[in-house]
Amino acid sequence: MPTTGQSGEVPARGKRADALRNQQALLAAAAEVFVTSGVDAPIRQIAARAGVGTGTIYRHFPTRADLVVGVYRHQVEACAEAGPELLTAADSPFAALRRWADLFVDFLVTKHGLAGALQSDSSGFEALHAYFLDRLVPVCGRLLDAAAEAGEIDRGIEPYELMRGIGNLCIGRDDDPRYDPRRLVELLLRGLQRPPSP
Amino acid sequence: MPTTGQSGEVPARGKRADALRNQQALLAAAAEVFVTSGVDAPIRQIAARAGVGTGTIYRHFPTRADLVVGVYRHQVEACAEAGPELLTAADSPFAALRRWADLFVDFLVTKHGLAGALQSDSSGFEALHAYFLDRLVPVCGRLLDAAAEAGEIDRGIEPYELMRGIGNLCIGRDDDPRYDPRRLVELLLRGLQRPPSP
DNA sequence: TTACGATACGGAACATCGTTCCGCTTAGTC
DNA sequence: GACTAAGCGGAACGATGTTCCGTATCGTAA
Repeated sequence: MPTTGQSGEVPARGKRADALRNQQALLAAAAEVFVTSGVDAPIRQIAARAGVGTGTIYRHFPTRADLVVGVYRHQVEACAEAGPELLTAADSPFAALRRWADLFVDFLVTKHGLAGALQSDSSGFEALHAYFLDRLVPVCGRLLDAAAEAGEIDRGIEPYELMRGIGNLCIGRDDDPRYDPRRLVELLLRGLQRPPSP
Repeated sequence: MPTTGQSGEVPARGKRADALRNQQALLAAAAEVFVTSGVDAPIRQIAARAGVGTGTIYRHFPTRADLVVGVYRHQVEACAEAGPELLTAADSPFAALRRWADLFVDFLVTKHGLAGALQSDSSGFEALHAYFLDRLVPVCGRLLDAAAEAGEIDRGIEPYELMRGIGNLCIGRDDDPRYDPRRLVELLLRGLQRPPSP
């Protein structure tokens, strides 16, 4: 149930065979290019790698966000589904929240520029922001609720704010040993914890 | 003692009068344009507002960072100097750290796109990153040291990492009531606190 | 005051990138 | 095999960063 109803990777009955082929080729090409050049890679570069013209890329993915969502949808879904699973598997709701945050951070830091694009106000990226939040905020909310009910945290933050905070902490070059988003997210979550014995 | 020796706003003996006039005009124009269009504003727009050609802006400020540093140097200096002052004025080192972080956040959130530019890896912004960190990391380090010595925090983070974390949390449109960087920075710092009675 | 050399200026020109548009190609069908 | 509409490619346009050089201006010395 993406915000933008179009494109994605659903076969979409009624399309021509070459159209489907190109759509898949574009997703594959984009995935490859994103690894080396980041999600801001020039449109032409992706089109060239897929062996199509620039017009074709716009027909299948009208905005950059559509393409990025198409490439990472599986992983976002997996992350969303991991929330409830962790809640039952982990030692405590708060432990589940921490492990879920780790999962999300691991996802973001391995995608050059994705975290930055999520907050970017440049044209074409708002839908990306929206998709990630629509999908993940409810999951985060359930984890927070559970941890609050268990008395592990104070309910001093909304899921939306926490998600954006975690996302923001993941921005930046990922090869700087002096900056590890994981440590900061851990700190953020620790700040959420209720002091054990008031 | 700027990282880049050139430009800035030091009179720079030996320059021609019109050169100095243009340099000041550019700083003033940039300050105005940054308010409305952010630090990513088109070069031409700044040049036009200053009444100069595009070549002139590059002569005085070879990179975007030089211009941004020139515009905000006063405020960065003020922030850096506020660190030691707060340390003597506040109730405790940790309280000083919190107030100092507030100061820094207030500075960042009122400058459209500045926080984002600080982490950007686009060409021309690395020097900006460097200037802010060179100037503020030592100040932050002294505050952290004092708080650690007073037993208020665990020394689980390096000043560099904390500065970048705070900066990152300030990224994003500043008119979204659902996202307040101050709340998240507060959380981050709380996560640093040593549990009062071990 | 004027003439001269160095300094600085302006904006045209080039490259890159996002985006649109339209003539041509091709898949699917009868 | 021919027809139609869906789809394709890439030229073309506008915005932007950046460079370059002919020209204007400043400071100075006669």
